Parts: sequence; structure tokens; C-alpha cells
Amino acid sequence: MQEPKRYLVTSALPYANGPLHIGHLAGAYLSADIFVRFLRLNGKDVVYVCGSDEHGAAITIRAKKDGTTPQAIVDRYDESLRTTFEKIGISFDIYHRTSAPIHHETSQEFFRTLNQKGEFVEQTKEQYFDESASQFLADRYIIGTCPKCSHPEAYGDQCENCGSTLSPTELIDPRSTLSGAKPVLKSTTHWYLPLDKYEDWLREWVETGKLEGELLHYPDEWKNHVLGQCKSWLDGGLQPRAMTRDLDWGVDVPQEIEGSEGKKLYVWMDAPIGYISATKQWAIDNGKDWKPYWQDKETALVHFIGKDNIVFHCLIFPAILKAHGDYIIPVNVPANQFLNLEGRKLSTSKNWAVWVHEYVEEFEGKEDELRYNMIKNMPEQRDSEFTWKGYQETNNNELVNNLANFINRVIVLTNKYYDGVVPTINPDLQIVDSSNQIEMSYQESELVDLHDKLQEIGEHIRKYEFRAALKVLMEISSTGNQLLQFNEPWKLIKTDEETVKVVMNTGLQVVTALSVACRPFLPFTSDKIRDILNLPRLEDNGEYMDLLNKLSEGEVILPDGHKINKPNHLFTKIPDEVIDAQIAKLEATEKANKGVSYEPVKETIAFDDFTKLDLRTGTILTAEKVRKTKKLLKLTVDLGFEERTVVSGIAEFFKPEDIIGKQVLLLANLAPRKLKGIESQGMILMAENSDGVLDFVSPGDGMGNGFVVK
RNA sequence: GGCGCGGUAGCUCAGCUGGUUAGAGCGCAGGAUUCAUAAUCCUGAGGUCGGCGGUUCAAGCCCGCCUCGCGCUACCA
Repeated sequence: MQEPKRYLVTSALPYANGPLHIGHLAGAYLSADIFVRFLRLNGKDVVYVCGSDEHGAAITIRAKKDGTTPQAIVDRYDESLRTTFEKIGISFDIYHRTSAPIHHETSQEFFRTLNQKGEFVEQTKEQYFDESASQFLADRYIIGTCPKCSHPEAYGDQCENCGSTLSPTELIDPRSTLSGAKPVLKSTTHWYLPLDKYEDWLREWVETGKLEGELLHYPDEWKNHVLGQCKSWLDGGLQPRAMTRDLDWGVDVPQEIEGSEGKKLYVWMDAPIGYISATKQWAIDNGKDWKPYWQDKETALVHFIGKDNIVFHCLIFPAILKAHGDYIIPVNVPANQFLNLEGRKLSTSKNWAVWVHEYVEEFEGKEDELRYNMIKNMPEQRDSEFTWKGYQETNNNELVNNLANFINRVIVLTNKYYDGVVPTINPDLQIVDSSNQIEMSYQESELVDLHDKLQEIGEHIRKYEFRAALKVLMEISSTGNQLLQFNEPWKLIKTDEETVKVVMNTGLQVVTALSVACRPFLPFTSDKIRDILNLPRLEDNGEYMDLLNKLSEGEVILPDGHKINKPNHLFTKIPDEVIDAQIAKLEATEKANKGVSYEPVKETIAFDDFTKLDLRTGTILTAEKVRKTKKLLKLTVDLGFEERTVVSGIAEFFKPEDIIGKQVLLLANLAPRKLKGIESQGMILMAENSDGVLDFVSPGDGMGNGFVVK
């Protein structure tokens, strides 16, 4: 494979129903931003696109809850996301949105093409329909009692109380969120993408990098967990996936297609196409042609995402692109794992997060400090951790003490000794190099090493190893500190002024290199260093490449006689109080979450309703785990007059041997149901607290079996 | 339960296709130094590489079993 002619880089489209947190940043945005900034600095043709994902049922429901329109919701969060990204320095070429007309047109064109080519399979299934609102109900539009935890407000796809995944037909007493009416089952037709048919080429492409005999990527350049996840899906056998939904918020299925009425595109069909429509809009805005970026084989398409999106970007979207026929497929999908916060998973609903829009307000001017810490702890190969203490330590020890201090030392001394003018040197003079071993001539010593380190940073970035790249950047700065320490210009100035000039000139070259090399990671700092050096700010247009060329030619990168500015602190220490305040904020959240939440009392029932329940005392005689399940135990319960087999979802809390002989209460007249092939004849009564912990509700000692509870 | 990824110094993490005394940063201990935002530099202590077994002349790296964390999936009458 040869070097690509151009790059099209995407970051996952954030969903426009909430603000941005550090997990998003660490997952899909910072890594992409480093990558594209580096490419631009090397004079590459690259377009970096992103935008708000503004469709899907969650947004309409949110709108309904807030008493507003879906458009108002997405407008609000699109604005929030857009400004937050800008403030933290994510350098999209365009941040678009899927509610834009050009996106609707683009995704409809895709649908139309796939339909015309006969790629879809139409299938009719039974689905809930709200007769009073005369429309089909998406999973999220149906609420009912959770069959698992009896939470009365479970959604059709998931119960937020117990976290179980549900399907709408499982809900007890389902009702429509639109009208409150009881929905009826009615058949509806959808267009399915037959992923099973693409399985063979997808497998070959993922595992060998080859598609129709052409090598498109080297599989060992893909991350382990990405390949593993793909193989897992492929081995499990891909199933046809519906590309349409019965919704009223989203991209319409093209009108001329029969049966399109009331149908919208599935968000996972529509969202990735958002990358394409964003590129189109960018091309219009900049007088460019979008097509080569998506349709020319010499373009490298790279998707930056979090691990939750792997299947969509590695299998489903490539399948859509290839089914269309005119498009290239990604050369790599360097997905990151998840970032945890202070030992716990980030959670939007539990407010367990560091919100980026809050950070940029509370820590104004410290954008790079957050970027640095996030890159240093980026979850590249496994889940990683953000802690405020760690943030403080890296800031104080690495940014202030190492990087900013080195630069400050050089700038201060240059101003002191030479009134801020880069000194002319005698190139034959020798200085001690940073390993403090051999004395070498000026050009051989630091500048050769500098060139190698800059090269090394590039190699790491090209391999998506951003943590490693950042580490090398800091090594350059450490080397600079050593240079000063070993040569001690503050002492030498008294005896050997000419050699001091060599030391200081070298230090200045290193600072200049840092102003370029730090750019992908710390763009704001790059500007600050350029200002201090009295050099023009970088325009992200080949400057890294120029720098390497000059160094390999043995040319200096900051010429003699250049006048620099006065010193200015690049970073300042973050005191304990600031960190303590942030930790206190999280503790307050934790406390709020810990507050026991009680479920609302259900609707009042008549005494007769209660008497319909036949509750009995019983004793567990036997208990064994149901094979191939995590939660199920098969129990035999003695009711005195008979024995019942009961399957109960308590295996996570109780070992079979520990509950034999346990007195329990059993709902004895519940209709039997088969679970994993075993008929369960009744239900054991359990109490569940707000943490989801279960315990038996038992009669007191000595109560025999089979007696009625009333 | 199935599948995938991971479990390496007190902390955060590197370790390429198996090959000499297992690495980095922070933290810790001792020393040097003062140009610099009490910053910097040097030296050192710290690990039976999750556990057990196997393959091999040789295993952190390969194989099997077990265990813990995370994700996907099945699943909670």
C-alpha cells in the first residue's frame, strides 16, 4: 500500500441530547484532533468532519418531557457541543448537524440507491401501534411495567430501574407515551440490510485486509480489541438489520418508494452518512469537490470512535458503503476504550462526569492542561482512569516543572545575557550533550537527537499511539533541562562566554522545535510559545515537515540575530484548594446519588385484587444453577401439599447450597412460564433495595409450609 | 452461560514476530545545584509480570484450566 493522497478523518457524531464530558473527549475527539493536526503540519490534504447526531427516539421523548419540540432540544445541544469543542481546541474542518437539509438529501440518496440495487430485503413484522395517534410506536414510545423488576415506567427497549434490556412485547400492561392508550399489535414492513449476505467479504476484509483481492489495510495495524470485537460479531453470525423505523423524527424514507409513509431511516443508517453530508457542506463552503474524499481509492478514511461503536463502524457502515458501490471503506477504526472517573464508570444520568463546558468555564485558559492529562491517560488499549489528583500532579510536575520551566529558563537567560537576541555561535565549539557523556560539536549533539525525537513522535502518531507520542514530546523538554544542567551556563558565563552562546543557541532551537511539536497535543501552548519567541503562529500547513527538513539538512530553525520576547509563564501550578473543590463536587454528586430512592407507590387497588394473589409459605428443598445462564437458579419448593419447580433470577446474589432449607414466600397461582426450557411454577417473593440488591421475604421461624399469606 | 479485550513496581501505564540481570513517569530515600514558577540534575530502593499446570534449550509474551475487571450477547414469573 502506498501513502494515501488525502485523508478523511471522522469523529463519532455526539448525540444531541446532552452535553460533552471527558469520556467523549478521551474516546473519539482528542485522538482524532492530534492525528489531523499532525497531518496538516506535515502538509497533508486532510478533512476532519464531525457534527451533532440529532435524530432518534430519545430526542423526541426528551422534548415531550420538557414540553418543547425536538428541534428546540437539538438546537440547544448542538450549540452547546459546538462551542465546547471549539473552546477545548478540537479542530474540525466542519462541525455539521444531521438535521440539515443536505444531510436528509444525502442519506435519502443512499437509501434510494441501495433500494434500486435490490440490496434491501423487505420484511413484515408485528409491532405495537397506537390507534388514537394512528402511528407505529418505536420501542422508546412504549412504557409499561418491567417484567423483571416490576418498575412501572420501563421503556420498550430497556428498564432504567433495573437496567435490563427488553423488547416491547415483554412489557406488562404496555401503554403508549403519545396518548396513554393501550397499543395494539399490527404488522408493519421494514427494509432490512442483509448483513448475513455480506458476512464473507466483511470477514475477509477485517481479518486479512483484502477486499476483492486488493489489500486495503494491514490487520495488525488495527487494535486488538477492535479486531476481537469484529470477529466476535462475525463468528456469531450477522443478522439482517432493519434500516427503517416507524417514527416521526428523522430522515424520511424517500417518498416515491412504496410504503414509505411514516417511515424514517434507522439512526445508525443515517448518522454515519452524516460524515458524508458534512464533507459535502464543507466542500460547498470552501469551493472544493467532496467526491475524492469519499470515492477515490487513494483516500484514507479513518473513523475515531469509542468502543461502543465498533460494530457500526467496522461492519454495518462499511457494508452500507460497499452496497452503495461508489464509496471507499475505512482503512482503520482506531477505537478507544472507556475512561473512568475516580474509580467509577462515567454516567450522564448519575451526573458522574467532568463536563467539558463546565471545565472550560471554571478553568478558563487551561484547555491544554486538560488535553494533556487526557492524552496521557487516553484509554488506547484498555479502560483508563481520570482522577483530579492525577490531573493536578501531571499539571504541576510535567507541564509546569518540566516543559514550562525549561522554556522559561532558556527565555530568561537569553534575555539576561543577550538582551533577547539569538546569539551567533562558533560552530566548532564543543558542549556537553544531554547524556553528559561525550562532548560533541553543536550540530551533532542536540539537533541530531532533536530530529530523531521529532521523527519518533510522527511514527507514534501515524500508528495511533498518542500516549507514546506525548511521552517523546516531554522527553525533548527533559533533554533540554539536562542540557542546561550539565553545561551550567550560569556558571560558565563567568569563564567562557563563547561556549555559553552555543548552549543558549541550542536551547533556543529546542524551544522552537517544541513550539511546533507540541501543536497537535497542546495547540494553545504552541501559540503561546510562538508569541514568546516572537515567531508567527503556526497555520497548520506543513511546518512540522519543514522543521524536519531543516534539521536533517543541518540548518538552524531559529536564526541568529532574531529578537525574542520577554518570558511569560506557560502553565501555572494548580493548588490543592482547586482540586479539593472539584473532588467535593463529585462527592456531593455521590451523596445525592446515594440518597435512597423510593419507587412511587402504585395505583390503588381493591381488596379483591389483592385476594386474587395466592401467596404461600414454602421451603426451598433443592437449588441448582440453570446451565448457560448467569442469573437463573432452578429451585424446588415444598408447599407441604405439593412441590413446585421455580426458576428464579437470583443466582448473582445467592449460591445454591446456601439457600437450601430457606423459608420463602411463593406466589402460587401465577401462570407457569418456560425459562430456558424449564417450566417455572410460581414466583419467589424478593425484596429489592435501591441498589438492586435482592433478599428473601421469609416467614418467621416455625411456620410450616403451604400456609396462606393474607 | 457464550464471545471479545484486559489483569506487569505504592500509583498511572510501556513491553515488537518467545532469547542475556523485566522498563518509563509519578511517588519514596539519599546526594548535587540555583539560571528558572522551592523549579532542575544524578544515584538508589521497590515486581515469584492475576493463580496453577503444560510446550520449549529458553515464556510476561505460546497452549490448557481457574480467577478478577470491562464490553457485547443470552438471560431475571
